[in-house]
Amino acid sequence: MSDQGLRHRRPHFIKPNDDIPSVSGPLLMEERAFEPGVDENAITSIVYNNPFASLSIQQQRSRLPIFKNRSHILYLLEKYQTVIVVGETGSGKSTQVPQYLVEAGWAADGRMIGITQPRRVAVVTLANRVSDERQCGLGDEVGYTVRFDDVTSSKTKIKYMSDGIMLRELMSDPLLTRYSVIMVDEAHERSMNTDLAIGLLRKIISIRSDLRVIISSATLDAELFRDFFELNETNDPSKDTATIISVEGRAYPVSTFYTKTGAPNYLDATVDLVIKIHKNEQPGDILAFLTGQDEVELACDRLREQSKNLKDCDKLWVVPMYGGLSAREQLKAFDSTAYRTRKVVVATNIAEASVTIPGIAAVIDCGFVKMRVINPKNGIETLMVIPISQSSAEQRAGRAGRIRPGKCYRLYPESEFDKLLPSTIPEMQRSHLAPVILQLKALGIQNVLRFHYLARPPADAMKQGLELLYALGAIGDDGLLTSPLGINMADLPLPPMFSKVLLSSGEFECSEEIAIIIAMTQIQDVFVVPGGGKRHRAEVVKRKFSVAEGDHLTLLNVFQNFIQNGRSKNWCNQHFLNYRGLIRAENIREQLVRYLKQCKIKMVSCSGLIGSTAKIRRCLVNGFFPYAARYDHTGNYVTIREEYPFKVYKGSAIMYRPEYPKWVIFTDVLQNSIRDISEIEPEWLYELAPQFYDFGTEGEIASKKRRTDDLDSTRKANLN
DNA sequence: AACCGAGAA
Repeated sequence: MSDQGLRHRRPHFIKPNDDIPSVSGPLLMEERAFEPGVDENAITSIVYNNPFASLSIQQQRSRLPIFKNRSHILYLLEKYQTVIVVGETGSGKSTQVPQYLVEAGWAADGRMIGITQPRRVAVVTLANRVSDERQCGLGDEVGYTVRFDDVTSSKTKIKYMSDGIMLRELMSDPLLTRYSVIMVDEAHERSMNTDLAIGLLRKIISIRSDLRVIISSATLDAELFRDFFELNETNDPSKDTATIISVEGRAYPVSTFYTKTGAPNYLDATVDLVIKIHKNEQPGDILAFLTGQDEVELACDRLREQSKNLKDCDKLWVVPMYGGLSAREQLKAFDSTAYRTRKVVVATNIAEASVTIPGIAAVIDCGFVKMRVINPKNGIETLMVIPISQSSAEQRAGRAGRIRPGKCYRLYPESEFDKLLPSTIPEMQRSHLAPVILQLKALGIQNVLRFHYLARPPADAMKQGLELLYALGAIGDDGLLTSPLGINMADLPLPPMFSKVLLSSGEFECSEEIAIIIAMTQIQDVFVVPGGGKRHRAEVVKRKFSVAEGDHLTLLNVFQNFIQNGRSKNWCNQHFLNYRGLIRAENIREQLVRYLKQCKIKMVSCSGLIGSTAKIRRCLVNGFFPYAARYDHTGNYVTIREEYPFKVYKGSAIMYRPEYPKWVIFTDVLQNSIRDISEIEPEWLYELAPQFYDFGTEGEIASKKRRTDDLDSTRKANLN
């Protein structure tokens, strides 16, 4: 496989830009042979395209490619503590390996086989599938646990869970004593939770020699995982504790085409290419990747428009696919295609790994993705459009080769592909670290700098994370979690600044309101922006919900109206509100209230009290003081600490004000815009966060700064 | 005027 360390050139891409005229005429494509991309999402392939549906369960099981490796895997697990299973599309490892383990007696002593997944749907689908195969009720021998949903019992031997749940379980059972084997599935995706789980498992196996770990990974990362888990420090290979096994998959070859020159506008290029394929190519559905909802909808509109004018060819059926769609709308992409009709699914990255659309013959890859990245200058995470990695491009291409040989069209030249990063930067290296540090400390790992990370985060990010936690009062001068604040913060399923707000809401006499506001900020897009002629009406309705003090009180207002109107779906539709999101918000609110009661924080409402909105906004400042900004003569908001300029998100409630507030805090950022903004008084900042903001003469500030510097060095000594 | 990808506790 390619050497990861050697190729780290920055990609040079042209971003879509409406000013640049689009290419006219046919796109020129070059073909190159292509190895099918590795696809770990075997679950959905089994569920949606099961070629053996008519066979008995046992016959089906024995026909899966992995069945050939059954005894080998069991043998390796006797000999090695860690086994890396490299499995291609449809190998069946996620469903079969746990069953092999049970059959071989690994669950005989009352311990469980735990399988972690990065996604809830996968957890539920897999558990259902395997309980069917074992002909037991869900929750008996086979069960699962995800947030808000625990379907296990004392009889459970095979337990599927989200990796986030495993991290939670580690808090009460740090050595995972209830498990004999842990299988970490989809490890190559390198999500934050998976990486963290792997780092912790590495620590556990060095203590618990009876625990076995199975990592399921793609080819590219297999050696990385093996070396990470290898405990043998001698040169004697017979003492190795980690090994790799490859399992054959069921992927078909995909031929890849590149453009001769870069497409100036990938959206136009996508639309042109779909039409061109539709006119000239054999029947077969198309999957096109774009970066966001707006792009997807725009491309769909144009395709529908253009397909009207087509003559002498099949119909074109255009289906959008992105996370913001309701379950029912998403399911449309799974409908089979009518006679003489070609389906084209225009999707965001949701179709790269999370959702597998069956029967795709051709993939169009724009080469970009929208991703959260951290700005090292100000430590603020932002969503940005950036070039994909080579492994991501291969994953996209592989979506065309699931049931027969397929084609992948990349809207960039091969020379650009060569410049892409070999694999996507692990989330651990592009995110805020405060949550990670908090979690590690709660698990008793005090020296977070020395922790054995699968991907070591940048030192600056680590420093920023520690500083934030210190400023929030979650860790003390000794570097330990404070009690009860730090310990409670680690317990909450929220980012640290939100946890701080929630846990202090009792003191500010507004815990009822804050629990709602925080739950509402955890769901995206409460306001639905409808297409076409309804846009203006939606805007008018939204305006009615808006509160002058800002978005947080607006969110509170929306939620309270939703409850007062009987949680009605109809009412939501009439008011252009996201019903699904509001239901989820209520769920989250209930969970947060349970946590608050556990932490012995009083549930009080400030409703009707004098200065009630000030109480709420002060409470928000108590956690979000690092995200304070003032209105600048340039028309931007400038963060107080780093003096970093931001625009106001067009959907913010403060847009409706005749004049922008001078001082605000914000709780979310996208691109270069702040959103979820509330007006504050500047005095609150140095009143509530004196460690962060100074107020006084130059001399007073200087002497205060000296004191904090001293504190800094003692703190650093304690942390290192 | 149009700036929220995908996940998870």
